[in-house]
Amino acid sequence: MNLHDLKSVCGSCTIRELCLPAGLSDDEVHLLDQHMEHRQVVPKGDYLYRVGDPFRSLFAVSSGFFKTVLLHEDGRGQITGFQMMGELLGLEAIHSDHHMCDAVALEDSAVCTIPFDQFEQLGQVMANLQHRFNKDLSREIVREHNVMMLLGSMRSEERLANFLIDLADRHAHRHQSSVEMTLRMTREDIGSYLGLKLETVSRLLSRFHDEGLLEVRGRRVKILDRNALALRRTEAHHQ
Amino acid sequence: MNLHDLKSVCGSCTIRELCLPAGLSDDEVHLLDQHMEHRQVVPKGDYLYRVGDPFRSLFAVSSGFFKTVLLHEDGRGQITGFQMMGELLGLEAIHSDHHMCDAVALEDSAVCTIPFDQFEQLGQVMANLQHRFNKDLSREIVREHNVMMLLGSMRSEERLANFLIDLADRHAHRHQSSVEMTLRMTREDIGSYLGLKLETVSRLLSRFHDEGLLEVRGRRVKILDRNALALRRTEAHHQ
DNA sequence: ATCAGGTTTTGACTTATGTCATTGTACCCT
DNA sequence: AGGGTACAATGACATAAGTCAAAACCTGAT
Repeated sequence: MNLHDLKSVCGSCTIRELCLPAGLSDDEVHLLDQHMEHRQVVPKGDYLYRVGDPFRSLFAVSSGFFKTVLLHEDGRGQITGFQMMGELLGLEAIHSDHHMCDAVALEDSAVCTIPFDQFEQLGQVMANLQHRFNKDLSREIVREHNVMMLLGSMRSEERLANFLIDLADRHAHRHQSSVEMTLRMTREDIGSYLGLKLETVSRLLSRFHDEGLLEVRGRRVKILDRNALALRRTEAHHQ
Repeated sequence: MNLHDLKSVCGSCTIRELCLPAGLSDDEVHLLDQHMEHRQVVPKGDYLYRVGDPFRSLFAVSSGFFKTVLLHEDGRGQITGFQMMGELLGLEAIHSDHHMCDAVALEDSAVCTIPFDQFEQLGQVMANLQHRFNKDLSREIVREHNVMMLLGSMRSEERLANFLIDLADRHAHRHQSSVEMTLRMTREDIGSYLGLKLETVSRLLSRFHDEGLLEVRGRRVKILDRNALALRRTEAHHQ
C-alpha cells in the first residue's frame, strides 16, 4: 500500500480531469499511476527535450508553461505551440522514435513522465485509456488545423485576437482568470507562433490598448472588452 | 474461405505497404480485412464527408486524390492537406465524433472504409496495429508542424518549392514519376494550402519556368532541375 | 540601489504579396 | 465540332507587414 502511495501521481492530482486520465475510473487511474514515473522539475529556460533526442516518454505538463520550437536549418525557428497544465508534450516523436522539435520551459515548470512503451501496453488492456489517447492525438490535429487556418488565411489583427481569446479560454478552463493574464512568452515568441514579427505584435497590442479592448503593461494583459476582441477574430467587422 | 475472399481488401492490395497495414503480418492483415468495409468510389468533385457529419469511419485513399478544407464562418476556406493513395482521411474527427473539415475528391477516387469502433477494438487485441496507428497520428502531427513552419516563416518562393518537392517525393514513394506530374488541384487550391493568392502561385510557376527549373503547361509540371528547385526551399541561396 | 542585458515601444521607410482588371487558354458538355 | 464555363497568366497599382534604427523600459544579478 505504501508502495502505491509512493508511485501514485494522477490519483491525487488536482488537474486530473484536465489531463490524460480525464474520464477514467479510480481503478483505472490507479493502474495508470503504476506506470508513471515521478514528477520532474524543469526550471525556466531549460529544455525538456531537443530535436533528435531519442523518444522514450510522453510528458504531461503538471505546472508551468512550455513552448515547442521547430528549427529550420537556416536558423529560422517556428513555434508550433504553447503548452499549459494538463497538456501533453512529445506526441510528435511517436512517428520516428525521435523528438522532432525542442520543448522549452517558459517558467519554472514540472512534468509527469509517461514511459511510452509501458503506456502502449497499458492501452492494450485499458480500452478507455487508449480511446482517450486517440482523442488527444486527434485534438492536437484539430488544433493544428486551426493554426493553419490562422496562418494561411488571416490578417495580423485577426491572428492576435484569436491568440488572446484562445489563451483566455484555456486559462478559464483551468479556473484561472480569463480577464487578467500574464503572458509567459516574449513578443517575439508570439510573433513566431502567429507568423508575424515582434514589432507587428507590439504595434497590434498597442492598437488594441488604444481602442480600449485591452490594458497592456508589458506582459500583463487585461481583457477589457472581450466581445469586441472576439469580433476582431474575423473579417466580418470590416464589411 | 470464399467468405474471406469476399471481404478481403488489404490482403491483396498493391499499396498495402503504403497504407495502414504496412508492416503487419499476413495473419494480421487478414484479421484487419475482416473489419474493413468494401471499397467506395468517390467521383471527382464529390464530398467524402463534410464538416459536422457524424464520425463513423476512417478512410484510406485507395486511388485518386483528395483535399481537406477547413471553412471559416466568414466564407474563407483553408486547405489543410492533399491526400493521395495510402493516406488516411478523417483523423481530425476522432476527437469530437464529428468531422471538422470537408474532404473533396479532386479526381475520380476510391477509398477503403474503416469503421472506427471496430478498428479500436481490433487495436486492443493487435498491438502492432495500434502501434502503427499511433505512428500515423503522430506523423500527421509532424506534417502539420512542417506546414506551420512553411506558413509562418517562409517566403512565397520557398513555400512553393517545398510544395513541389514534397509532391514529387510522395509520387516517387508511390513509384510514380517524380519528374513529370500532373497537378490535381487548381492554382487557387495550391494558394490556399500555401497561404498565397492564386495570382502569386501563377507568377511563381512562371518564374520557375523562366529560370529553367520547371516546365509548366497548365497542370502538367516537369521538374527540370531538382537540385536548384530544392535550394529554393530555404533562404540560404539569397545570402 | 545600480547597472547591464534583454525586451518592448515607436517612428520612418521598404517591399513582398495582394488586389483589380484584362486577356488568353483549356476543357467539358451537348 | 463548337461554344461556354472554369481556370490561368500577366500587368498596373495598392497596402499590410517587414526592416532598420533609436529610445524607453524592465528585471534580475551584483
